[in-house]
Amino acid sequence: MAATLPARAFHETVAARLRAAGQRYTPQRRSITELLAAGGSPLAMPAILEAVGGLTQSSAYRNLAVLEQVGVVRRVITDEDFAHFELTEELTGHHHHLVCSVCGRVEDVALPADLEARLDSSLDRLARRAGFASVRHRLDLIGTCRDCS
Amino acid sequence: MAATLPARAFHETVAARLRAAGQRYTPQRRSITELLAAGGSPLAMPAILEAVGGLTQSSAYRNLAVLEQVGVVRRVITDEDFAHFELTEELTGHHHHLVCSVCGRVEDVALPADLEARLDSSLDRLARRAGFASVRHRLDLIGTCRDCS
DNA sequence: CTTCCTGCAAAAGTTTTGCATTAAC
DNA sequence: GTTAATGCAAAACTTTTGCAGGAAG
Repeated sequence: MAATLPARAFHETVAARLRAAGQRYTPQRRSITELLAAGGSPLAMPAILEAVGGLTQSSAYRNLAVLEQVGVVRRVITDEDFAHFELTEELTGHHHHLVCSVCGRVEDVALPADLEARLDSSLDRLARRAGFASVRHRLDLIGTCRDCS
Repeated sequence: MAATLPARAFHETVAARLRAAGQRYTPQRRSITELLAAGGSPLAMPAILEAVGGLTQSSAYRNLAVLEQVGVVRRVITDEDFAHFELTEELTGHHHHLVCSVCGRVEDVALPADLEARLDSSLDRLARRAGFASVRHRLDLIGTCRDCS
């Protein structure tokens, strides 16, 4: 699930969001967003550090925090040692994750539109009944991938 | 979503699972499972330590690890500082979580049976097409709870 | 009497923060 | 020239582990 936007519009969007927060679109940040867009699945910190040459750990965390604040990056919750990061759904479109419980591999996957719509409205009704408002959902599939089974 | 089993059968089940692994159902472990059963939603470490008097942090983590290994407890993945723990679905039944993005409060919630069934079969088909086998799902609803909106 | 459990303290590991320097606007 | 970004090192934080003493079967 790479960026649904062409590269040019993608970078302009990111730059605009950063500018609006008084932040800059530095080369490091550009490398990070490009990497996340290219990967197509959440990346862990070691992979990010390895892929972006000359990137310090502290700078990586700081840049990802900034990108998260402006709605470009999302921290993905996993049960592994390192946090994973991906572009927000505003940039990539709504999707879910296929997680291999053996090797930890994560793949993006989209639901058929009709199922997604039905699920969404059902969940909205359910949540409202429980007193929760403006609900989004996070759906992960956990199984064993081709290589691990 | 407290235990669906009566207290007696519940404790016998837990004891049997521990025994089968050569482990004991000590008072501390009993307090922990009772607490998790009573709460009805995932609990974080500080809450567990506070609720179970005389429980050390290291013992808490160790006991929860043992209970996890024998399939009684599940570590819940969140984006908060401390890990959360709940009873496994084998003991409580399949359910999902309503998470308040403001205060972090977590509530258990079940989907209507027909939707759950439809979702499950759709996801199974989807996963198989992607080369994933024996898939379970994790569905969380994120919104703002009554008190925070 | 052997095996497991507990508490204390220290270690491990990821993530965050302080501070001086460098780069961007 | 003012404000933000970077790198290095040290700190903070949750979780894990070692070890000695105590409890359970």
